Amino acid sequence: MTSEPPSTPAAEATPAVMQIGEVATRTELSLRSLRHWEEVGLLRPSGRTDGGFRLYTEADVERIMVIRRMKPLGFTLDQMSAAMRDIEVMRDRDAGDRYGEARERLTAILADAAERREKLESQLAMADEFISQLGRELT
Amino acid sequence: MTSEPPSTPAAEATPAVMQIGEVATRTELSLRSLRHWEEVGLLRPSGRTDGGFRLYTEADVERIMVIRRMKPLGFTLDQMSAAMRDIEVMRDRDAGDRYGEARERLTAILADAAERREKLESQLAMADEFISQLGRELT
DNA sequence: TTGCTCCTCACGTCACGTGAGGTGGC
DNA sequence: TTGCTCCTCACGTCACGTGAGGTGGC
Repeated sequence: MTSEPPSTPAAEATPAVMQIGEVATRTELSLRSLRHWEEVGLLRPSGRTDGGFRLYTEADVERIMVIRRMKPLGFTLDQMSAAMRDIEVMRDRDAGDRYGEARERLTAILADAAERREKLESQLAMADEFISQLGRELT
Repeated sequence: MTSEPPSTPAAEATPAVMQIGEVATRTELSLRSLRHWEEVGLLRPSGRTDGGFRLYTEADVERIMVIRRMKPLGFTLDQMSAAMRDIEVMRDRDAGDRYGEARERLTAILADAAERREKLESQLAMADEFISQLGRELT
C-alpha cells in the first residue's frame, strides 16, 4: 500500500519503513520465517517497493512482536492468524457485531493460552530435572 | 531379547515388562512417538513377543523419562540418541577410553542444555507478556 | 469367538531451512 | 560499476499424525 521511500522530512532516528533484513534483526526472526508468515497470511508487510522489496512499518513490527510472544505457546500459524485478526477487530472500534464475536474467541484463546503456559512451565521444570540429573551423572 | 511373559513368581504390583500402550500412558507419549523413537534408534524396547508386540522394561521407561525431560530443550532425536549412548557408556564402568570421550561430550551437552534452558525461560517470559497483553486488550 | 491391543506400511502435515538463479538500490 | 540486499521458486527436513489393512493374546 504505502510505497513511500524511506526518507522523511527532518531528523528521525528510525526510518518510517524498513526492509525485511532490518525487521529480521530487530525481531530475531529468520528472513524465511517472515516470508513464510506472509505466504500463509499471518503477517503481510504494509508495502512493497516498485522493485518488489517488502516494506514493513513500525506497526508491522509491533504485530510481529505480538506473534513472537504468542509463539512459544505452541499455537499453529493458522490459530495465530485468527487471533491477530480478532485483535484487529477489537482495536478498530466499529462493527459491534464482529466485535462481540472477536471478543468471545479471544477470551477462549486467553484461557487456552493460560493452559499452554502451565505446560510450558512444566516443560521448564522437566528441563531442570534433566540438567540436574546430568550434572549428578557427571559427579 | 528378554521375551519372558509378563508373569513373575509372587505378588507384584507392576509387571516386569509392559506393552507399548501402558508405556504410552505412563510416560504421556503417543504410540507413534515411541514407535518413531525406535525407528530412528533413539529408544529400542528390550524385547518383543513371538507375535511381534514390543515389550518394555522398567529400565526402558526410565530411559524414556530421561528423554522426555531432555526434549523440551529442543535437541534433535539424533542429538538425544548420542547423549543417551554416552550416558550408557558412563554408567557401564568398563572402557576407560570411551569413558573419557563420553564424559567430554556430555559435559558439552550440559553446557548446551544450560543455554537452551535460558532460552526456554525467556520463552516463558514472552508467553507471560502475551497473556498479560491479551488480558489488557480484553479490558 | 469376541474385543481390544497391537502390528507394519505409507502418505500427509507443519514450519520453516537451504540452495539455485536472478534482480534491486544506495 | 561494485556489493550487499533483496526476490521467487522449489525441493528437503524434522518429528511425528493419521488412516489402511491386518493380526496377537487374554
